[in-house]
Amino acid sequence: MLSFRLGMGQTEHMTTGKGGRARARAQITAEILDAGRRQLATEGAAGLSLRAVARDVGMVSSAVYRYVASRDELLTRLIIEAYDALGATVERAAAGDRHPADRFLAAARAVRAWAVEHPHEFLLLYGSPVPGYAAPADTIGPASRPTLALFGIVTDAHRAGALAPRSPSEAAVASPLRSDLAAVNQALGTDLPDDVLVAATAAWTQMFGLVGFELTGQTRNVVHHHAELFDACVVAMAEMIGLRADSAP
Amino acid sequence: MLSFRLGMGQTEHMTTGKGGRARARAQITAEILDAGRRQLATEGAAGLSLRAVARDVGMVSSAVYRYVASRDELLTRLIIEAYDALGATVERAAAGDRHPADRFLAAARAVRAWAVEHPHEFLLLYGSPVPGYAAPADTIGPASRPTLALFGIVTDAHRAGALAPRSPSEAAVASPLRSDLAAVNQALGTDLPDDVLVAATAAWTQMFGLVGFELTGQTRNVVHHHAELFDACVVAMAEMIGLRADSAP
DNA sequence: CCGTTCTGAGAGCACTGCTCTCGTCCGATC
DNA sequence: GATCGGACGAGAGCAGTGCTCTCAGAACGG
Repeated sequence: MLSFRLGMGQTEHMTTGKGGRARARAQITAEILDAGRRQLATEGAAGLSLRAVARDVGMVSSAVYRYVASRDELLTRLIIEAYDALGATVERAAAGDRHPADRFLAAARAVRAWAVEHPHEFLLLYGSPVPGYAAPADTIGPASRPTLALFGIVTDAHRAGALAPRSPSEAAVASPLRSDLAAVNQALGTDLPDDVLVAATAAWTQMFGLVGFELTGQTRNVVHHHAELFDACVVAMAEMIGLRADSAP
Repeated sequence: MLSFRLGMGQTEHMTTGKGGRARARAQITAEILDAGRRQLATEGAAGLSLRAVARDVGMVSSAVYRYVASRDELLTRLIIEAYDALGATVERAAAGDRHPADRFLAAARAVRAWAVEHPHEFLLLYGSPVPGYAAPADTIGPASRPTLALFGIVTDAHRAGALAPRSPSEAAVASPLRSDLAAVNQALGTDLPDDVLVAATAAWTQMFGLVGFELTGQTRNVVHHHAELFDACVVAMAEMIGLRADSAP
């Protein structure tokens, strides 16, 4: 059976005439990424096998290397896709001209919802890095989308004067940290007070930390109502930032 | 060279007489765990290779299976050791009869210090789970040590009446969550108010989330003074819990 | 002393990422 | 429209992995 099948090729992926090679290439690449995403969802990041992807799209393993330079590159592309997917979700949830506190809660819930729906992808983004893998520079752009969406809400609230004053004792910030916070302000194009930046960072890391704990089962057998706990924590953190649902617009 | 070496054995691991087989077995097991820990520290969790461990201790790979049932079991034993090491560190830092706010900051710093010193082990505990691996029940005991140490400080403060009242708007907690919080109280043997439990949970997850972000490089190129940022966040979270350095003992 | 148990070595299976060669086919160029 | 180069898929192969099985020798307990 495999003895004749002259040469190779069009076992399915036939170009079917026009469109040209480029179109076929794009299509097969998309198939490979799809298969990778599927396998990522079921097996997890470390279980992603290029050979299995090849089997999935009906090719021999070496042929996949025509489209993807290495397993790491495939991983990188999937990571970027995942960052973009999460980023888009959060941005959508954060949009609108509702009260910043509402937007913040909605964005946070979007993070958790996406994570629960795509646990392996979330852990690929925010869990342990894959062993020999170093994220290339292409990822840092998409990687900041979810974060920027969250901090953007705080920025909007600050500009609108809707941030309640924080407890005075949170004021002092160690001086070496101030340069970092200044850099964050510059990246955001704002001038948020130091204590707001610290509180927002705490809220950001709290959110992703709790979701990570939920996904990895750290709270197993103790917490059963994860959504409610998440909401309660996010609301508390939002208040710490100064986002109160009952404050001015 | 390898043609004669009659039979096997004492290529190094010779029992050297008495002590018996059990002693030799314990010693070799310890060597294997040591090698595993070393490899874990350098290669990371997913890169832990049983064959490399075997080479490290001067055995052939199949011989290691006399001492460790599988790679996963080796991983489990290393995980338990890591939880215990971190737990002991945090407990030590949390001990003493200083002000609860001081103890909390010290314990938090201990978490971060240990994590920075043992990044791969920390990520093994709190990062993505290894693909085909499911943590067995043996781990849940040691796994709760660091958490119990942190919550214990809050409990002590509450019993001593040293917890400042929280902002009144944090009060309402969704009813399904109350059962979870009640379970936590029972596990701790206390009756902390709901909002304190929520705040403590937020602080707990914030802490581990930020440390995880630092280790995985999420804050790379933005944050440079990780220790200072960590301190600032922890202090803010402690105040959210009601732990103020200037309150009653 | 002898038989049971324990132990390490070696071969082997199925799998992985990746490289190289080879024959074919497509498509742009002359 | 024929031709030549580049793209492509298949297959073999290398080095590595986890794990199993068999085998012979060593250690132990009776």
